[in-house]
Amino acid sequence: MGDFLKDLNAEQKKAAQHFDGPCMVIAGPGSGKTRVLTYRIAYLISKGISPFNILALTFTNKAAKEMRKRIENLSGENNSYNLWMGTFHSVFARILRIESEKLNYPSDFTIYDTEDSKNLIKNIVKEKGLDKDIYKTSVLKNRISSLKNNFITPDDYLNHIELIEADNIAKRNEFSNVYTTYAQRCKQSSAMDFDDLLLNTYKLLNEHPESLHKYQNKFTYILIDEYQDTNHIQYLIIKKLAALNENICVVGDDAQSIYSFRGANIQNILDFKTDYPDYVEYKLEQNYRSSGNIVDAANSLIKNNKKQFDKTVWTRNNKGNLIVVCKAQSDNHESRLIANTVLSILKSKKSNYKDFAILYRTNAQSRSIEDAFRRTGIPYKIYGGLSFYQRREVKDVLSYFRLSINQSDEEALRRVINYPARGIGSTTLQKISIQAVKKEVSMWEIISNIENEELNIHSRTRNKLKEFKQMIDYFTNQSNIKSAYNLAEEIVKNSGIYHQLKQDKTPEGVNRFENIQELINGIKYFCENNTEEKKLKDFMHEIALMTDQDNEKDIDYNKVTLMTIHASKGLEFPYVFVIGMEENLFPSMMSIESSSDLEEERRLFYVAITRAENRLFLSYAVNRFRWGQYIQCEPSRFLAELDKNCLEKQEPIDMHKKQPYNSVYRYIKKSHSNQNPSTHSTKPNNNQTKKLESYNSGSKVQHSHFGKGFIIRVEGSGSSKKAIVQFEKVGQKHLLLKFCNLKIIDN
DNA sequence: ACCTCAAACATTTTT
DNA sequence: TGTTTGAGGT
Repeated sequence: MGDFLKDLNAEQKKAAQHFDGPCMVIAGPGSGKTRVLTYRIAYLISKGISPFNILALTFTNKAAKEMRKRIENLSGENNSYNLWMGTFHSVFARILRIESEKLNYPSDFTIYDTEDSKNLIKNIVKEKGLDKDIYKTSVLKNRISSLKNNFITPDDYLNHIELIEADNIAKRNEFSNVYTTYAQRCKQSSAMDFDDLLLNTYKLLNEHPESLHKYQNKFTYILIDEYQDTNHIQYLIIKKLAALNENICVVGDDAQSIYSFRGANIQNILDFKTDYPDYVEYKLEQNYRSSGNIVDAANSLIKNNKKQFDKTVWTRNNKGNLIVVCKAQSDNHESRLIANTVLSILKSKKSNYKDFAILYRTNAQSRSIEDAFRRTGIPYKIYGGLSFYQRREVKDVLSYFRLSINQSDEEALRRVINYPARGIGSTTLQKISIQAVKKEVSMWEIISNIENEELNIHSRTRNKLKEFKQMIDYFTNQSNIKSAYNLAEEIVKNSGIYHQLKQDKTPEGVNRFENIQELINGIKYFCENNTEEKKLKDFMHEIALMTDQDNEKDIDYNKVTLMTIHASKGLEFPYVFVIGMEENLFPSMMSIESSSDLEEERRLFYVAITRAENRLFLSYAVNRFRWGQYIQCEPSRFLAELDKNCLEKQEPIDMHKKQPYNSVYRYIKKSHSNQNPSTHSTKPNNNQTKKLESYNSGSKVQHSHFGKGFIIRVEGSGSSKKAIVQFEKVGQKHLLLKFCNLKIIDN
């Protein structure tokens, strides 16, 4: 017991063995921060602390999942399941579902995503007859979000003169009205947006002492990863929860704070020191991840920031290769160079696609890389952008699910009431909406009582509304009886979506149809992989806060990773390319006026650099295609800030020099879009089918949940291929190979 | 109520 | 450039 700590260095060990009382771990990039957190939890468990009493808040659900697995291995016990571990949002959503009635919500409240919130704001602005150019949806959304993250409710807003003045100057005199209405409408829809999950948790702890005591006594040990990226409301929640035992451990790095636009506040680190004056501080400064040149370059960059804590990151690793800075003629040229570099490294060194990451400032930059990779046959996966659950057709189906579970969900209602078209148009919807506002009830209530409403709606339309209500009511009834899979299938068929999509033979339509099938298969997998029967609401709870990163598929294992720098936080790769190193792009145009914004961009670049283990490539283009035309670009100021001794300037070798690259690009792009109009990383490809072929009956396999077993037989083909597996501990299971993490141990 | 086409708009980062 | 929105026709 406890000797697993031998894997740690002296500093790490000290931090991991911290037992009681508050502590702060300041940890540079690659210093084994997550490792310390993991070992500390395992250590606590080994000292007899029950996993039930440990709360660990991580930045992504994926990080939580991996940590849980490692803790299980370390402590050798199978009780890590009882740890409360996940993102702030997912952990608090779980608490809120348990305590929902205290806050007057049903436990099956909907979680509105950004799109839902924006649609709601758009509707409110329209209803109130406000100028949509002044009351811009995205601006309002951000403003409301930042208010909530600072625990300023619509009522509190009226007490902040400076806020009101700021809105008056921006000619948004009605902002308070919009904010109030937004909050009311969310409540009326039994919905919480992302920020409400935090806000309402704080309200719960603040206004309900019995709940506060319950969770204070439950979570006797609290650990928080990436503390530098917590915001004010998260700080308030943590402070409340930790007040009784003060066994709070935060881990972070001020130099990697990159989420201030989301309300993250370095002040939280400073406040920690005053809130818990007897805290113990640990510093992890040795970098185990990156080569010497990379560490040196990162240090030389971050030196340019005025505001930062005293810390020296160093490494014993070899100097390694110099960092390559590469100039390209255009964004497409840049992408081709990167594709060629990836291929040449693969040829000369022992490496895999998964060892490469392409990092960029904005999501839009992925497109030209994608084109170059598709052309050269480099397999890749994209994180961020539109997640699977946000794709239009998927969200349409999910909206039926949502409405069936929570009939008040107005955004879901608006989405599906006339999809597929059933003769309930915008005029009717408008009338219902106005009536709902007038009577201060939900739109669903108006529809439920449509025959008694004095509305100028044609009787034929009234009947359509009645039919629609009957259908949803039926689904709602079934949702308590049927399993998630059975009901999901029934909803897709009965609602007419199945029929509608099947008729569409265009490539896009076929793709949409496949996505719905993938969704249904996912639900099936969800049902089959749980011991107790799962209802549709369980599935919806599970996916509400999931990102693409959280349910990475086995198929995507060996691919080059494309992601924004923000999304790359906490990850590492042997080969890293940071692209678009240009003024106005990185640093972003929006940030160059304010020094604090600029410092955040610099920290962002610091994060990007320190993702690299062996080699780092930085590139910029002289011309970039933006807003429909080529724009001349200057190299980023950050390049000049890097220590020259770490850099190697490389003149580009263009493999297509003899051809004008524009025309080559256009030609390729056209021919490609004809063949393959829309590729999503989850779409099956040859690579995957090959992989699925390798599952045979008799193979010994390992599953992440069920442990070891062997394949009894294999059924189906292509992407619906499944294996019937006899597991040692949990018996027989039917697993869809496309989805499950089934590793072959022995063939 | 629904479909079609042209004008307008867009690019910061995310749970 | 690609997507979304709204006006106008059916």
